[in-house]
Amino acid sequence: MKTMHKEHTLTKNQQIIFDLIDKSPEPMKAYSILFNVQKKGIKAPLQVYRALDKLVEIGKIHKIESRNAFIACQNSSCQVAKATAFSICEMCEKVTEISSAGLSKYLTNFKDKEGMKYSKYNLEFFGLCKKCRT
Amino acid sequence: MKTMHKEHTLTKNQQIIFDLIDKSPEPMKAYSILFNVQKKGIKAPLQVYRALDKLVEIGKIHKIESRNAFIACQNSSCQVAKATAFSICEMCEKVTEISSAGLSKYLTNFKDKEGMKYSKYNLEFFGLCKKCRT
DNA sequence: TACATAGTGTTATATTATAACAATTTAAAT
DNA sequence: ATTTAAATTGTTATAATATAACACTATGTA
Ligand SMILES: [Zn+2]
Ligand SMILES: [Zn+2]
Ligand SMILES: [Zn+2]
Ligand SMILES: [Zn+2]
Repeated sequence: MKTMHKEHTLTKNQQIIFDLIDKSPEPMKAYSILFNVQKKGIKAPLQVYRALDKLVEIGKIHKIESRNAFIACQNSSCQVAKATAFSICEMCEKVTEISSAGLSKYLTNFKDKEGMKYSKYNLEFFGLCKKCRT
Repeated sequence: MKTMHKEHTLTKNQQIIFDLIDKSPEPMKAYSILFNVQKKGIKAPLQVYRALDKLVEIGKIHKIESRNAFIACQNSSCQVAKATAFSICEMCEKVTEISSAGLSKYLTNFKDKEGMKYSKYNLEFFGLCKKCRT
């Protein structure tokens, strides 16, 4: 018996906004998204934020908290939408989702001083990307 | 020869705002800080944000990015103000700064797929605190 | 069909953060 | 002590990010 994975059929607004973010080479901000989808009939911030909330919830996109911006998940098969890690270039703002079994294993197994474990986390690394180091 | 640590004498506004955050049992938001220091003559958001920026820069406080809130550094001797880790209770919003030599060592030594290391990072763990687990 | 759930459209508003500019304080450097 | 540069302050205005409230519509399912 196969483990089923709930398929989330995106609604019209969700699909429009996901497509935009997914084809963007960089994280997009909510009002930039709004501007870009107005021609498709999405006119108000709330329509954007609602779609973003849902897309984040189902793991299709992630929020880069330090930038208030949204990026498509780069691990299409990622089961752990709630355990995310990114590298962020402080020069050019390039953001890359880190997919490291070792890292996620380490963090998932990490115990704090009271022995508490956390399956949900967000990690943002900062530095200079390859290009910007020159 | 002792390694000297630059002493940052706080200015009046910085001290007022640091004291407030430092005695708060929970992270404080900028406009809540503003409200609380108005009686001391700090009347405008910019005055608060400027002090916050400086306090973050020198490591006296940290920003909890997922909450847009500020907390006093709980590692007074922390040399690595730019390498932070927190646990956040999703029920009661209690935030604790994690001070783990193992964790910081692991993250500082972590290499991404291109062999890149990052000395600066921010990690936020989410879960239920001891109290909220009951 | 009837019901519940999720999504939509809309207006208004709340919250978080910065721009721009003049004045003042502070800490060197001469 | 005087000059100078850097940092900080005070102030007004505005930008950027995000949510509340409400009426309505689509969708799945019992
Ligand atoms: Zn992902
Ligand atoms: Zn770069
Ligand atoms: Zn700290
Ligand atoms: Zn709690």
